Amino acid sequence: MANAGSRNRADRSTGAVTLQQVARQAGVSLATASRALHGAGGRSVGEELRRRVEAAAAELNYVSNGPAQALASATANVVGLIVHDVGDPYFAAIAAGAMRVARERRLMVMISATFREPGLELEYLRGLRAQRARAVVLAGSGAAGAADADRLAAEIAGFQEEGGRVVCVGERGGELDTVAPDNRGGAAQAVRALWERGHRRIGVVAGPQELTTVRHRLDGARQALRELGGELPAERLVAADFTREGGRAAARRLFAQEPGTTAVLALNDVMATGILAALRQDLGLSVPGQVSVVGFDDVPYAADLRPALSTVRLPLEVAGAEAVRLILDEPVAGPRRVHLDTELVLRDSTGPAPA
Amino acid sequence: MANAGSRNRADRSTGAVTLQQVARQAGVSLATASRALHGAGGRSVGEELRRRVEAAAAELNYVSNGPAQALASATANVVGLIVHDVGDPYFAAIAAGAMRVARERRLMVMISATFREPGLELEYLRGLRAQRARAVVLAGSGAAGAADADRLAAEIAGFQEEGGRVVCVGERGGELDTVAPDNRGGAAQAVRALWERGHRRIGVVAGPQELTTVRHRLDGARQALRELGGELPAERLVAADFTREGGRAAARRLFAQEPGTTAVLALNDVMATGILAALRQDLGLSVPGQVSVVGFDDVPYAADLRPALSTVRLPLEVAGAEAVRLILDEPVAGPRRVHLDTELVLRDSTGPAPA
DNA sequence: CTGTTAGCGCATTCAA
DNA sequence: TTGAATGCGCTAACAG
Repeated sequence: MANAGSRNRADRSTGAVTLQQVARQAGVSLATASRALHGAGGRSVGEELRRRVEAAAAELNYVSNGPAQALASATANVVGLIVHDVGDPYFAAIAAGAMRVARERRLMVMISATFREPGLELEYLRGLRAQRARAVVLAGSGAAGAADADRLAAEIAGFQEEGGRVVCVGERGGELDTVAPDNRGGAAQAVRALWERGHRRIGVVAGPQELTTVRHRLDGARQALRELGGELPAERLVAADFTREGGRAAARRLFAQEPGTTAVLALNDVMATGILAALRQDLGLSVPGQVSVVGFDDVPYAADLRPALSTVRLPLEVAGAEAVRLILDEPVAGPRRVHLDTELVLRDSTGPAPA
Repeated sequence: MANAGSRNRADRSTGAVTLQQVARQAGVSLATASRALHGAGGRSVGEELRRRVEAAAAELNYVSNGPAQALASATANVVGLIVHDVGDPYFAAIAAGAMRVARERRLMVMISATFREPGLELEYLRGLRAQRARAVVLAGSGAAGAADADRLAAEIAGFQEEGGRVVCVGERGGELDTVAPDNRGGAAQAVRALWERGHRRIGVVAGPQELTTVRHRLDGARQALRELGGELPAERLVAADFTREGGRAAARRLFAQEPGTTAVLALNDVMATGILAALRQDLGLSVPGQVSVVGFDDVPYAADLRPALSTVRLPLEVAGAEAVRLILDEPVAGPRRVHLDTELVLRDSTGPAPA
């Protein structure tokens, strides 16, 4: 048989067809087969040979060996995406955008979910680095003052030194490429809209205050309030988990502390969903009759809630897509930033302040 | 300098620390370093040397090279997950479950989204195969009669021959390990609940009929209806995209054709969301006063819709988790199946049939 | 344009 | 237990 002689004692192969076999079948050298199949756009293999190689590959059902390519070329066609939770519509939208662009560029996407455990971000970045991912998108916002912030920064630096690219969605410290939604501006818009409708006692339901996303949204709300001559006393600011249940609990707390509150700004839609539930089921307050609610993000089902949720729309899908574009473009000196504008979408959950 | 002599002319290295360097620093051989750091549970390196290696690795900030490991050992610590759309809560939940278990087993997850393009499933499976993924979860249900069903089957077979594992969430043809939600039973439950409440003209809004998930749910509904002495005439069955807008359009069509319909079973919650919107905004029909609606899946926001959506709950997170467990366990002879029970959750969108 | 050759970094034999 | 040697499958020089 012609194909004898390859399987010798220490055969650790999986039986997969190799490029070598394709080359042999096509009657060309290994190098030519490699160029024909994976060669850069620039032609460098004759029509005839290329055809023969392609035919051989098809016939043998050749599947390239990614790890081997990655090892030889010192770069893999993989990008990483680290999120807090894929089940959260915020991250799901970012992931969808990122995957869309990845597909255009023929890249595979590795997704890791930290489930909001801070240490895991570090661990996953290491994993992605070990996989020799081309680039990593840090989709969850950073946590200021986190114990391991330094180690994370070191890990990022190490990854970059090895040629890896990193981009954040949302602000982080450091000199990183960033896709930055206008969190401050969005929150300010929401507050102004409420103010214009006569609301003066506006409560804010925030997520974990370490998150820079939360900080910026809070900052924006605070500053807008200040400019309007209002204020945000500590009793009208409640923080909880960035979840539906977190929002629900926060709303109960808020109205226990400050029953006179006439409007609530939730720092994301998932919390807003819980707030609406609390208002309706736990507190018996009508929206927008007695209380107005504004959320943040404009998740896909925001308009389907009861009542339809007013919110600050963020182009999340675009954010994910832009993030991947940024890290695939040629690097430039200094960090780049893509700003994303927000849009206030008024629906049924906001109305004039009660008399 | 001690570390001279390695960087010669064709240096394609990325500058990353290699295991070789760690070994040198620890004063041991490459093999020992490898065993110390990645060696199987069985001890085989002396305490002292192991300590030295670990210290050296930490000091040099060694990050293992995944592709190299994969190449040498012919298997990567990667599992693939192919979904239709991460933005769809159905798939997001499955993905979350899968990632949870992957984390427990220290595996990286590559997610691919086909965006419902049938050909892409094939392409991504190839990509995962090229990456030498240990296993692949096919989360989107198969499309019966798809043009490339054969090619997909061949691709799966090829992957398995190379040692890859494949599992489906939802039924597919073939002899594959499967995590199978009780789609038929769930649909039947829903129909019976409607029937008991006096509904006799029950419409069904289905997704693309090629999907086996759709077929099974439809089957279940049909059979339950038959057993109850009812029927599902063609005019009361409307198919559309498995999206909110698909559901909305379908509802308009359904009520144009069959204005007497008193209840609608939507074959997933996302469509049900669109149906509720159509009923409220386009058709001016009250729910559950004039029309009852039941969805399928119990997505996280189902209870927050207006009105709160009755639905057939599917343990999607568990499905994703079980799928990964299945393919990580030792293979057994013949395909395995994990059955998942459904639970009918009655909320506000269902009521007695109007008189 | 094509072939020859030398590693990429690591796991794993085999011998000691 | 440890070390020396081999090769996983491929890309990228380099030479023709």
